[in-house]
Parts: sequence; structure tokens; C-alpha cells
Amino acid sequence: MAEKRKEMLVGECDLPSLELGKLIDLADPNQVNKFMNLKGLSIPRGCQLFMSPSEATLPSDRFTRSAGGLLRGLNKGTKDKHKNGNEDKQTVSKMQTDYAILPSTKSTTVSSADVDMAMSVSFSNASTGTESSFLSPELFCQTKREPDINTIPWVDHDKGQSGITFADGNEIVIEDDLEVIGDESNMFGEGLQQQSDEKGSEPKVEVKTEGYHRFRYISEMGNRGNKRTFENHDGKEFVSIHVTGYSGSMKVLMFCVDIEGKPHPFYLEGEHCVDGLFSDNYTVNQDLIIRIKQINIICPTHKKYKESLKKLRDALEKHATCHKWQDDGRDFQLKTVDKSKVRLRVEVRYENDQQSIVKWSDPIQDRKQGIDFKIHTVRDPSAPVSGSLEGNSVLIVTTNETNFPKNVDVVLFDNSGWEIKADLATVEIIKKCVVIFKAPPYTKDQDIKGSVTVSLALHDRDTGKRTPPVNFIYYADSDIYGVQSKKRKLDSLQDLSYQNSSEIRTAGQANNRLLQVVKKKLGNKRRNTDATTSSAEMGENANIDTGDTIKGTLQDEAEVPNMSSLGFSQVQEAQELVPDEIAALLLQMEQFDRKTEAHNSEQDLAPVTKQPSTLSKGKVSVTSLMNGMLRVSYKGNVVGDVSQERWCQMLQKKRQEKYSKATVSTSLTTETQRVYPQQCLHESTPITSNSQNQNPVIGNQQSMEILAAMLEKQEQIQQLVREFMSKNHQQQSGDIKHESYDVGLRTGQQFSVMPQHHIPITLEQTEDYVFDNSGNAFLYSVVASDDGKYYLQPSSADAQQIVVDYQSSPEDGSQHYIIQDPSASTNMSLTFNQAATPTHQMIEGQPIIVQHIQQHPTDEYSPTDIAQFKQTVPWIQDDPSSSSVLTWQHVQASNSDMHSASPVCFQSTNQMPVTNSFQDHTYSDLPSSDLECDNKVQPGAKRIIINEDLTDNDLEYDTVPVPAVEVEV
DNA sequence: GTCACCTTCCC
DNA sequence: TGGGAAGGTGA
Repeated sequence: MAEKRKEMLVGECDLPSLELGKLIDLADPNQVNKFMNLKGLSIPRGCQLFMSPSEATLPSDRFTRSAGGLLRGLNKGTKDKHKNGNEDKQTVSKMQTDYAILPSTKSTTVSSADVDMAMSVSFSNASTGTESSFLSPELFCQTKREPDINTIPWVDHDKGQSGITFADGNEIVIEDDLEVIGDESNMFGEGLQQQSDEKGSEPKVEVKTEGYHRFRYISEMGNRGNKRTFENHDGKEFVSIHVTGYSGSMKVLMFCVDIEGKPHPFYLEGEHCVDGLFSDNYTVNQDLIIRIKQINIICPTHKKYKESLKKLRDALEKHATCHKWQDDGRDFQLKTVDKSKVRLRVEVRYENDQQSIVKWSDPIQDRKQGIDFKIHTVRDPSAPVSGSLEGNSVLIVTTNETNFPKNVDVVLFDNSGWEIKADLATVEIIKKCVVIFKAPPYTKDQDIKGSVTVSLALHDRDTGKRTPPVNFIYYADSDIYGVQSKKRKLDSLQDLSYQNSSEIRTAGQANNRLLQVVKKKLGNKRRNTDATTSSAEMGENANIDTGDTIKGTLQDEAEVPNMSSLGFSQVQEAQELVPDEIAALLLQMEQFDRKTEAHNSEQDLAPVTKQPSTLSKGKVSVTSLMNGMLRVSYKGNVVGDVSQERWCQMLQKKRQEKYSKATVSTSLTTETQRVYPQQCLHESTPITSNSQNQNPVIGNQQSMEILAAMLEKQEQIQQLVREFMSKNHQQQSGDIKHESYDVGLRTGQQFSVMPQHHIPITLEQTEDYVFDNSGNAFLYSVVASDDGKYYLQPSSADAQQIVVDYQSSPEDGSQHYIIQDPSASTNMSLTFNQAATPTHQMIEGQPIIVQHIQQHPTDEYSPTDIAQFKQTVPWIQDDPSSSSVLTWQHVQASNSDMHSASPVCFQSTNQMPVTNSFQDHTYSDLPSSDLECDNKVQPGAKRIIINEDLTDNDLEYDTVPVPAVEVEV
């Protein structure tokens, strides 16, 4: 204790320079006496001095910043609150900072009545039950901290509170002393006035707002006596005004202005507001923060705009203000007034010298119209250095919460200062949420090799605000990907099409005609002629009713092989075509789809929608979806979605594998082999132009072969499972038929976890096939928890980060992580239990692999002992190295009476069958687009749940995983 | 007459 | 109290 005490003492404290934030030991009567003398204060008669230094007083009697303890110890009428810190932070703070707020254990008291600067605020100490008074906030001391902490006194206008904010953001609030600071008779004496003069610092005013505020109609303010007051939702102040470098009294005037600074018809209402004008007097000593919370911005009805402005003008005339009102004949038509944002004009008028400082706040936007300005998704975030190719516009989708500005630029920039705006003529804004633009050329360097990553953002011209940037790739114009040859091909095709298009009226017609041309050109390469529709018929159909056909196609996105509805069933023959020509065809189709978007604007739903490209190989086809994913279909059924990134990675990986086998000695120049998402489906051109390494090439077609093989194998497995199920159900339950089932394949998900709050989790790989009743499979990412599995929408699977909130549970000591998916515009949050869930291993800062899905909460059968499980399972082992082999075994359930059918267990190797559990979780927060899965994967009334057993070398386990299969009836 | 968006109301 | 819904208004 003595040592701690020593820490607190500031023996060499230079008292004359004592100011806020400097250390003073309240337990040291010498220091206190000197300080008070300095301030011209005296210890009141009849009052004792502060305790003598020899008294053992600290630290047990000091108040700490632990909010709970302190609040418990408060006397009536006095509160001490600690803000800007959640519980964890307070705990941390408690360790770091103790405030010597109280000098005494034994009620050594300084009566405030006779001491000008002391405040009559007393605390009782919860731990000792004693009561004490303390001096003004000036005498707050911080211990164990450097004496240079910057404390700032402030006054909360609305609540009549004042207090001190410390450098770490924490603060102490003292209520009911507004008059002490704000009054002429404030506690700061002449002495400090002199100090400020000595400093000679320039007066400054800083105005801060949160940037968002819900503008209210007066009709929302409660017009029947009880006026409603609104605060910002998170309790943040409406505005805070920080005045520095001045001591004395001052007046603050504040009202709403538009972006340019002219008075805005919206007005301020609340305390100290008259006719839209806020005005109040304060006294400041060098440094003061005025916080104003309970003021609202009122949005008068359009008819009252002029009235509102007139009132404001009249109100201003009653005050000495430097504002010059200009009758500029502004038009107050509804549409000419920016109702979405205002600024606050804050004028601080110093009474001493009649000088004013005027500051405008940053724009305050209407919260009701959204609270961020963020990019949700960028489709095709890449372009050649020469700029976007014709028909290859980039598409930006903003978040649901975005308050979309009126005037937006698309900017590309890098961190070296290069910046370019997209030509406004190429920028199209749809529904205030989608921006389509053509990437401008990369003017910094037209001769790049490989690629350059720059930043892409939306820029609000009015406010200068920018969205957080997203990556954008410029790649070389050189022909390493066949881009140029494709482009040439495309150009020639376009020329051809236009030559033949004099009678063509719509984009759809043009493209269908074009396709006829393409197909004619390619026709001699077609082999399979029993396709349903000839290209000529197809073109005619399109001519008759192009719009409807397209509309129907777009609406029926769930029925995936929709290219056939456009008459493109022949695409299945595409494997016989020259890749370049396929690529050109696909590009044309994409263009076609883009153009038809215009016809389908009524389709609304962010016309990201298109059915651009399909590659087929035998029974497998890959179609590019509107959400940027590639949908894999097998035998006409949807198998799942993969991201373009993944597809490209796969191509590249396969290439590298093959290449490294072929040329062991040559180093791989992966740069020249990179496949970019934008091109992924078009990427079928052998890399021959840069063939010095003679790289073997894996293109889409080869990948399709691999995929087909995989899917075939998978189908065999399903069949195996079906047969097994059928057999065993009948054996065990007689009358039970398996009408539906869920079987899944799953690869690992990798998260990297960091401790503390808002843990970023990087979702590196998530793949989860879920099969529905028809045997269709869907690819989703999965997060496992102790109460089930949660499926993230396909696009979320590619999210770079998901946010995890950490909470510890007092009940069972377990740790819960609430996972939020920021890429989804939802509030979906997930919880899983670290302690109780044997699904993952979390090491601070290390990746964790979530490989095992926890038992479904309704699973009543759950073998918990792997050894026991294995004993009961006569394993049928297949090739364990094969990723597509499922072995299974039936297990006699020990508690089979819980179900009308005995549970059945399967064992798979290297794979992770899963079940879905949509029905068990509330997705009401999710937009329907997030719930695609719900429509497609409905759990059957009877189902099998298959959990995996993973080989040890695949996984990191805390505990042994639990394999289980269950049939629910 | 239509449609976007303004305004009010209410949970 | 934020957000949705319904009714109103005006371009």
C-alpha cells in the first residue's frame, strides 16, 4: 500500500503550473494548501485540513472508475458516471487508473459553503460507508498515469451536467453544477484567466456531430401536450462544441444551414431554441466542451419552408450576430431543397472582445434515409488498363443502409496520389443503390505487366464523403489471356451483326440475331443435332416476343438451366466449339443481358440480374449468376454455387499442378497464368502467346471434366446412401419409407480469431453442399454452433471477414461468439459455444478450423464417444484418399425409442456431410435474397443427418468429433 | 392518371 | 425511437 501511495505522490509537482490534468495528491495537505492559495482560496473556518500524509488512507478509499461500485456509493443528487467505455473497458481502466477523488477515509471534510471553488458534491464510499466531499473537478487527479494527460472540462447542456474527459476517452460526470461552470460565478478565478493570457493561444472552436440525425416532422414531435423528445439512438450528443484558447463569457448561436452555408428551412427545436435558433451563454476557462443532446432538427412541411426561414431571420435579428442574411431569391421548391442533409452553423461570440468565430459542422444526414455510405458488392472489379471493354461495365451495389447521395462520382485511386474519376457519361445510377460505370483507363501506367490493384470508391460530390474503398484490378492489355484476340473477335462479330441489323429494333433482337450469326459461323463445328430448337427458330422466337422471354427467364432464376428458355440449349454442345469463339459468344451474351436489363427495369431488385454465361461439358454446366457466383449444374439439377474467385483459383491451381509435374526445373511464373474473376468463364484460351515455358494449360473445359468426374462420383455416393437408407428403413421400421433426406458434403471452414471484442474472423473457405429432397445440391457456407448450424448465403461465403462479438457466459463459463455477416445487409448473428462445442479450436490470433458440425439440438440420439461409436460400427472403408468416397455404417441406437425409426449412423471419409437446420432458426431478419436456401432446401419430415468423421491430419480438434446419423420421422 | 416521395401515424 | 405502413400531395 505504501508503494502505491508513493506512486500517487507528486513530490516535485510544480504547483504554479498546476492545471487540469496535472497530478496533485489530495492527500497531501501541503499541495492542496498551495494549490488553494494559488487560486486565492482558503480553507474554510472550522474545517480541518486534509489528512496528514502519514495517515494511511489509500488506496482502499479511493474511488475507482469501476462504475458499479461507484454508483452504489452515490449520495442523492449526485451521480458519477463513466462513459465511453463498455464494461470490459471499465475493467481495464480500473486497473490502470485510480482517481484520487476522495482524500479521506475519516470524513475529513472541506465544506464547500465557504470555498468558492469547491463544489458541494459529496460522495459516500460504498466500501467503508463513509461520506466525503471533494473539490472541484480541477482537483481530480489521475494516478499511475503520466502527468501530461489532457483532461477537458465540459458541460452537458441538456442535462445540466459537467465533468471531465480524460485522455483515454473516459469521463466523469458531475450533475447539477451547470451553474458553476456556466455561470458568471463559476469556480474558475482570475488566476486562470491570467494563465490563458500568458499562453496567448488563439481561440478556437471545433464543432462535432455524429453525422446522422433523424429529421423529424413536427407531427412526430407529439402535438397533444406531451412533447416527445428524441435523442440519437445510441445516446450520442447531437452536437458538441469545443472551445479552446479563450477564457471568459461567451454566447453560442446555432442554426441549420444547407451544404453551402445558407439558412435551411429545417430548424432546431429544443431547449434554448427559439424559432429555430439555438442561443445560450457560457463561461469558459481556456477549454470547454459544450454538449447538446436533446435538440432535434425539425423538417417543416414544404408549405412552411418560407415561414420557417422568416422566423429564423427574425430570431437572428434579436442577437448580435455576424451572420449577414441574404435574400438571394432562392427557390424553395420541394425538389430544390436538399432534405437529406443540413449543416449546423455555430457562432461563438466572445463577450470580452465582441469577436465571433463561426464554424460549420460537417453535414448531418437524415438517419431515416440510411446511415452509411458503403459499397456492398462490386461485380467485375477489374478492367484492362485501357479502361472497361465495351459491354463490360463494372457494377457497384451499395449497402442497404446506404444513404445514397444526390451527386455521386466513381473514383479510382491508389495510395500514391493517383486518382481518376469515371466519365460521368458512363455512370448510370439505378434505384439509388446500383451504380454501373465503365472503368476509366489506368492513366498512371499503360504498360503494366500483370496487374495493378487500386482502390475504388463512391464519392459524394456535395459532402466530399467517400465510401470505404474496395479493391479494383487493372490488368495488362497484353494478350496473355487472349483478351485482345477475344476483343478483336468480338469487334468483328459486332460489325457483322450491325451489318445485318438494319431491321433489328431491340437489343434483344440484335443479340439474338447476332447469335444466329455466331452460330452460323460456328455451325459447321456442331455435331449433336438433336437439340430441341434450331438457332433460326430461336432467333425468330426471340423476335416475336423477346421481352417476355427475357422477363420470364429472369423471374425464373431458380430454375437454373434457363439458358434453354432463350433457346440456348445448344450451349451444351459448346464443348465442341473453339474456345475463342465460345468466349466471344459468351461476351456477346453478357452484353445482350446487360442491354435487356433496360427492358426489365420493372424487375427492380437491383438489376444486377443477368444470365450471362454458361459453359457446358457433358452433363455438367456452369452458369454465371447475377450475384457473381457460378452455378454448377449436373444433369440439369443445381449442384451448388461457387464464387468466380474460387473457380479461377481452381483453374490456376490445376494449371500449376500440371505444370509443376511437367516442368519440375522451371520456376512457375504464376503471374502470367493468373485468371481473373472477370474472365473466369471466358478463360478457355490456351496460354500460347507467352509460351516460352510451354506451360500446359488447364482451361474451363478441363475443369469441367474434373468437376464432372467429381459429381459423378458424388452421385454414386448418393445412390449408395439412398439404397442403404431404403434397405435399412424397411428393415427396421417396416412401414417407414425414406421420402426425403439431407446429405451433404463439406470442406473445412477456416477462421482466424483474435481475442477481445469484435473479433475479426476471416472466413477463408466454406463449402457446404446440402441436398434437397430431389437430390439437388446447394453450396452454402456453414457456421456451426451448439444449437445447430447456420447457413450463410452463398455470397457471404466469400466475405473476407465476418465479425464476431465475444461474450462470456456467467452460467456455464462458456464463451459465446456472436457472428455477424457484414456482407449481408442483415443483422443475422450467430452464437456458438466455445467451451461446450467440440467443433473448433480457438487459439488467440491463430486460425481455427471449424470442421465439425455440432449435433442438432433436436437430435436426441448422439453417440458421444468416438471409440464406442467405432466399436458399434462395422466400417466399410473405401479409398480414404479419395475426396468423394463415402463409407457408411448402420448403428443400432441405444435409445431408439425416442424415434419411431432407429437412428442410423454414417461415416464418411474426408467429407463432411451436413444437414440443414433452417427450420430451427429465425431468419426473419434476413431479406428474402438471403434466404434462397429456404426455398430450395426444405428439410423433409423424415431425414437423415449425417455428421462427419474427419481424419486427424485434416483437423485440429479440441475433442473428438461426433459422427452421427439420424433419421427423423 | 400515375408514380414517386412526402407526411403522418403507430408499433 | 427507429422503422414500417398508409394515406396524401404534387410533378
